[in-house]
Amino acid sequence: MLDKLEYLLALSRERHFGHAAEACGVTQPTLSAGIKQLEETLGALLVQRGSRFIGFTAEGERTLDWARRIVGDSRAMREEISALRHGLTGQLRIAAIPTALAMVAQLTTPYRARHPEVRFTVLSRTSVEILTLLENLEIDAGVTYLDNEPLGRVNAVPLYQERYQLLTSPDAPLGNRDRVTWKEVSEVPLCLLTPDMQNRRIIDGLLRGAGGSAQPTLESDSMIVLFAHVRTGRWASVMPARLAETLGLTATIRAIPIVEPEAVHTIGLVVPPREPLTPLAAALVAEAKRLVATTDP
Amino acid sequence: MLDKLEYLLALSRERHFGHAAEACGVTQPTLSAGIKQLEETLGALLVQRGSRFIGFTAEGERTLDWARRIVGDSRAMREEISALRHGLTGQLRIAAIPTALAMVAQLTTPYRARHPEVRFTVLSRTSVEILTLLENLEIDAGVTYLDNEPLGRVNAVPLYQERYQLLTSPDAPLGNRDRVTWKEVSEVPLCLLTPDMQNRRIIDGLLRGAGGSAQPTLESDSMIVLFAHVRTGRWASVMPARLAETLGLTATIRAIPIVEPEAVHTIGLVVPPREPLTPLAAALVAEAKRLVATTDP
DNA sequence: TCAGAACGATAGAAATTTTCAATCGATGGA
DNA sequence: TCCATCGATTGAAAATTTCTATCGTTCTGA
Repeated sequence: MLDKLEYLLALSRERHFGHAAEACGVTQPTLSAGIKQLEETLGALLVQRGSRFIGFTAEGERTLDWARRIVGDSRAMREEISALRHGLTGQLRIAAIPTALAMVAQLTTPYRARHPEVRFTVLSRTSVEILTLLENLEIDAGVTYLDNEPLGRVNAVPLYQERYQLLTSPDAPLGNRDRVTWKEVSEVPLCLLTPDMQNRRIIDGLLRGAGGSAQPTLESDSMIVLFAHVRTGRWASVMPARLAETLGLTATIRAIPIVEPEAVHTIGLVVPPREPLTPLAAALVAEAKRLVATTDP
Repeated sequence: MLDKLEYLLALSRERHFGHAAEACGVTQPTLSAGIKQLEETLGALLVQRGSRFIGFTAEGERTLDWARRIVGDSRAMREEISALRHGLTGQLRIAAIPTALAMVAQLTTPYRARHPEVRFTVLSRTSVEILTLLENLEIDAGVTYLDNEPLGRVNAVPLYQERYQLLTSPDAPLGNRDRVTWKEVSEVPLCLLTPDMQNRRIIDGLLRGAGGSAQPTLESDSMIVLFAHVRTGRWASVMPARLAETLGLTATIRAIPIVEPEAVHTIGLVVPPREPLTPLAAALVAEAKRLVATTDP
């Protein structure tokens, strides 16, 4: 029965019987039969059948909610019992928005010192994707914006405040300034994240609010790409202050605070709203709290 | 896997492999193998093995916690999906302390009017047993004391206040009084519940507090037995006021309030601390809230 | 309009798992 | 010491699950 619920979860992720089957490591007929059996035991159609996958019925959506919960709990059980005997082991899957990727190391490093047997997977994802992945039990935790856009059902631990700086060469226009306004930034050609990223939407909003508009010369979904360009001294970008520090400022780049308004957004750790958490996730939350306790005051 | 967790729950109830197997409708080797398989997948011993069942290991106890939760959720899922299509159906299992048994009708009657397809099982149990049954998913709800003794992990809805009266013949000593004290009651031979009942312990406490002690001429675990004796006009008892009213006072019995102190205990509906509840249990909670809303103000 | 591809359902054979009856070994009480 | 009880073990039978192969629909694009 538990495996059938896993099938249902896979189907909701993939929206395709064949792909879901592959994700579960079974053949498509097996998954089809599993779903059908689930429908029979529950006495209700769960999937809208057409010539292909259409969607779930109302009963299917409710069952999905339960499946997430039950499957999540059964994994947490396995993890917890294993942790009782062998300490924390296994895979901890984290997804972070690109601007927060660098700070993940500040969580994983002390985590690993405490629990050397844990292996990490860190994915770069948009804030929207992170919430979906969390819902579907595909990651254990995320690092994303806590304010701004709707967050959905998660538990959150604030980590730090994101403030924005113009990264540019000292020789470029504005390069000699101590601070610049968003209005001024809006007139510079920038390297920015793609518009599906929340950071980009935030910056777009700030630029529009200053009466300008974003004119990105270059877009990417990778901060490395943006930073590499800025580092040549021939491009400019807007980045969170912490990120710029982490990546390392050189003689070719200056980081200039952007004011009017001095925008601030909160980044935090998000975990499923399950109680209790899996031991792996709980340890990450503990690490996050430790981190803010040592840096904040 | 889910069925193995059911085996584990049965084993914790029965504390006996053979009985647990019978309760699950399988043979003893099947249950033994199921438990063993659970131990293998979790990688830990769950049951302390001697020549017979001894108890659970620490890992076993944690697994039991999870099993209760997971099995409970999977039942709730089935129930909820069934309710979406056919309305509320199935069995609602309630246990109540003897002094509250009569009031259960005030919950089940409006419940049945609303959901005619639901069948009820109402058991008479001690307050301690009710909590165990709730824990082990053997009942859906209980009616018991909310104050006084430790309640454990449950959600509670207060139903009413229990106040105590002396039930006795008008001809008996104290039979002509408008009120009596606990001190006075302590000198009368009484019909009382057995000492495993919390109501009895409460009354014992009140009598001791008044400097007396209980001298029951007759003990029973059934209120019907007590009431039948009182009704002959030749015995006396102490009962909650509501119960006495429900059972019906006749010319042969007077119900006399007992004061000094005027003791009050809260009776309430208790359900598992699961969120969300099963639809059957949720409907009972709704009924309970409706009941107090119409009687209290 | 039609060929081809994609999708999910179905059928039947094969493999795996589950279950049970029978029995064993150990333990504890009479 | 004997006997009853308990849980583990074994091997055969039964049930189930899974897979391969294939079918019928429904789109897509020429």
